[in-house]
Amino acid sequence: MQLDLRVDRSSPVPLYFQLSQQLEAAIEHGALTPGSLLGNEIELAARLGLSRPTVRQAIQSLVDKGLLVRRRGVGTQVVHSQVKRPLELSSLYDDLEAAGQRPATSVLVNTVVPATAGVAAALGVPEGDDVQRIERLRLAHGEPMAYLCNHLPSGLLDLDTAELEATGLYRMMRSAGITLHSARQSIGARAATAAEAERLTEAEGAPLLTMQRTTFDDTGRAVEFGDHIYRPSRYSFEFQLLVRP
Amino acid sequence: MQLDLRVDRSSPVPLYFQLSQQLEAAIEHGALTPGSLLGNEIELAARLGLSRPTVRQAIQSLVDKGLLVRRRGVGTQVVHSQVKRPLELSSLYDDLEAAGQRPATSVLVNTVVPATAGVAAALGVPEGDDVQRIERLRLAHGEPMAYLCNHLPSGLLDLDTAELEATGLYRMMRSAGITLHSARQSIGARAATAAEAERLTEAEGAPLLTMQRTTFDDTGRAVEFGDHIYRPSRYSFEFQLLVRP
DNA sequence: TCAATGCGTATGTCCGGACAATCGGACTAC
DNA sequence: GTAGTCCGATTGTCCGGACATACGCATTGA
Repeated sequence: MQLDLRVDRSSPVPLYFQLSQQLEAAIEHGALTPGSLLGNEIELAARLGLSRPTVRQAIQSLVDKGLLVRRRGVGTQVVHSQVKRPLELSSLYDDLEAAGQRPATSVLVNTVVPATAGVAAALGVPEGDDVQRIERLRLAHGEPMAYLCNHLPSGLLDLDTAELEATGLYRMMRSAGITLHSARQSIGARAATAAEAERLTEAEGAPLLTMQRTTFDDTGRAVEFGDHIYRPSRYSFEFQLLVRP
Repeated sequence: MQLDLRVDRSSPVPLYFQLSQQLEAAIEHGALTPGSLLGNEIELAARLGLSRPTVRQAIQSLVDKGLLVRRRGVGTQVVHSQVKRPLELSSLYDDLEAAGQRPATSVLVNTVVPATAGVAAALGVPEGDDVQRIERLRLAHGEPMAYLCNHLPSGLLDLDTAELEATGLYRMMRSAGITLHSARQSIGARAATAAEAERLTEAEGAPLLTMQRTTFDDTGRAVEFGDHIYRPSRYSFEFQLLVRP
């Protein structure tokens, strides 16, 4: 059966985007089965009344997402694998919500402090400058799951404690008009100190998963530096990697 | 000063690729300073004797890498940040070699075994089928750094022990004509068992960093399943994330 | 039988042009 | 003085076509 693809030329949504979304949806719910050929671009373009570059742009975006594979002389195939989503710059809050965990946050500290050497270096501000410091405890099912310590340049964002508990930090930054661009991340492990153990209801010396992250906006400014620890029995980092061809 | 950009039309290397490489090199060694405008596409195309789509394709590839930011009505800017490389599907061996660590590998086990339930599920083969099992110890500076246990579908690759010690598994797969496409990865932490502790010269109960990974080729076949443990004092996962715009 | 050749097909690269959407600043009107 | 408007600049989208290149398969030849 032929796939029912249509584009709406009166819509402000770009044509290539309309097409790529429809193709992605078709792959998602199985109308396009893994391994099947997509049919050649020329014919597809003719069928939709689009030009070939537009169709190629749509297909290319799905190739970049890892959903399709092109082979010269052969055609474009749906990749069959458990590929769900590539690694994205997401927040713990979003991750949990996507997993249907209904996360709860309790803000322990929300204040302005002078930047220590480490924080200053990460954020690219002079040592001793005012920075916003927040400490949060993330709970899932009433159990502590992670302890999050973040620093932000002062004045970047109005960090209302109540809002911080109701939503995530990243969501607040985005809705404040900050366009996140990239992040440098480091994941490790170490033994819990006595203080950390108590906060997370673990034993002293228990293994902890650690993550440090510096996030940049599209002007290259550091907008956030986070130092997080997770209970490995409750959380692990799951993600998908794509090979850069 | 104007940037010295040139393309060689007699070269088999695509023009857009030549251009993007030159731009990337210019950014790398500072000829294009962060925050500077790149000059508009039309003029750049005219200067190089290229069409605008070609120039756009070159620029787009650098935007995808996170090196440039385009702003409608403004121009294309070099992003100024510590962005070096986005997350790639790389092997521990490559990582270490890039860091100048001269890694050493000792192959502990290289044999064929029937697949356990877990391995079978990860590789998508029937339980009990023959699979290749390799266990390796990775050393840096003479110290054990990681214990790597991998399973591969039987017959996929000729795994010579000597070659395995001289190079990495991924490199062997690539040179065998397998085109890696994506991988699903999970990073966690836990306490060392007595056996693990001994292999890595740690104490029993010491925190360990763990990673499981299933790698797929471009046909969607699982080609490798790895279960690795790292000494957190010697290794952590460092990477860069880009926001999907 | 098996290897080399040729051919059809599909994607890869490239061109030149057109118009739309958005940003930032200058100008104008109140 | 301030807010709104216009305008130039620049990227975003889209078109239609042309030729190159690689893969798979059938045909041909030794």
